[in-house]
Amino acid sequence: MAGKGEETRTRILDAAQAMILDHGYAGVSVDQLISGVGLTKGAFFHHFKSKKDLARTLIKRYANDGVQLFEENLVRAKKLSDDPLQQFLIFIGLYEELFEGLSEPYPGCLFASYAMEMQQFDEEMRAIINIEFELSRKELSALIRQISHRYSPRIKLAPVSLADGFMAAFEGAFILSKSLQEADITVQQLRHYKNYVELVFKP
Amino acid sequence: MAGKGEETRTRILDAAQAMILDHGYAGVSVDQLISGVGLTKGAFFHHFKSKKDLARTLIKRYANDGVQLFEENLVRAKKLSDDPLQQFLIFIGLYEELFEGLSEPYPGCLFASYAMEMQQFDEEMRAIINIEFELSRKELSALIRQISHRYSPRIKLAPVSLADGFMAAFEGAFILSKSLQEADITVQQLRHYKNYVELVFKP
DNA sequence: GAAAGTAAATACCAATTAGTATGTTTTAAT
DNA sequence: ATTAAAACATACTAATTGGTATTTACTTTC
Repeated sequence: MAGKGEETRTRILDAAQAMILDHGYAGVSVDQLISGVGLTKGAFFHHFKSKKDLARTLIKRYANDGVQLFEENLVRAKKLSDDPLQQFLIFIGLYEELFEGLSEPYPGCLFASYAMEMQQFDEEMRAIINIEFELSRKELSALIRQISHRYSPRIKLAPVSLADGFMAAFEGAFILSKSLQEADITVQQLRHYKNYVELVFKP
Repeated sequence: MAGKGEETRTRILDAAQAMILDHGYAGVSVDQLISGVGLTKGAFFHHFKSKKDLARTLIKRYANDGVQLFEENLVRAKKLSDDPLQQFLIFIGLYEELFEGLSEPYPGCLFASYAMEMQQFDEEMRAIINIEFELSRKELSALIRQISHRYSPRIKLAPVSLADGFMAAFEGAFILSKSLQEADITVQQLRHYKNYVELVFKP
């Protein structure tokens, strides 16, 4: 089977993602997109009923991948140690690994791209984007509560806001990385986040 | 004097900034903009020779304001203490103050908006955006070196990357704030950054 | 108050926009 | 081999895009 159509659909999505990360959603026209993929209007509107439909499909795929990676890394981290603090540190480390060898292109995040044009989208869309943010918040704050229970934190802090710091580190680093054109900013900021967690809790 | 024309020019810039923060640069058409300000095409193109000219003027103004605030806060912080660590902590605290009472609208950053559509702009534009990032990097890493000299840091770190963390904290928090629609994320992440600096250096 | 600029409005333009209607080809199942 | 549907192409449209040319009003200066 393999679905010949399914493959072109994926090609469109891949191209769209790359182009949107560079120009933003409104900055990419359907014509530009299809000429980038080497297709025609007929093909595009056969696969997606509108440009917004493409946007929705794209962010769903992106969110799914993100959530899956998150859960995989969390499971791996929890298997690699019994100690919740170590689990957290390993978890962050796994993400560091992913960005370690990276040079160009400077990483970007579709969530951020969409967020910068949020008014163009509806509530359903924002809900999709928030899935990973909320998952991260939920899972990591739970882990942080476990850590706080075993080790007494050096400072008073809200687990939720410390959990948010994880995603914030990514998003912030991505923007600096894109603007300054330095690929290693992301790893560095992740490392700082890991240091912070360690300093807060390590006895 | 006051320059009647200068006032409308400012009104255009203000409206453009607000709209771009919500829809992105490519997401705001000149027509939408002028109808938002209550003007006509003639007026707009009298003040700006093109849409890109508006974008350039706008980001210059934004960067200037940002740089000025940065330098003011740094001078204030340095006057309020002799100790470089305290100076840094106060400096961060001054920014916290600014975002403390803030509710809606969720804060945004024009740098981030532009960065998400970077390919639409030229080198000159990226250079303007980078002015504040580079200033922050330069000034804060110098301060961090002073701190490292007086207090021995608990962990080994590159001053530049710790300095970058300041701007990254803002940008990251802004994105989460916009997407999750929670206004206080920015202050919280700034506080974490301050905690981190303190934990790294406090004896 | 005439001259000269500045500020703004009106009316237009060619190009591009997302989207449609109608084809043609390719694939898969019978 | 026939047929039906899926995949893609061609040709179009109405609306919107950024931008221009021209005209009108308002200030300022002399």
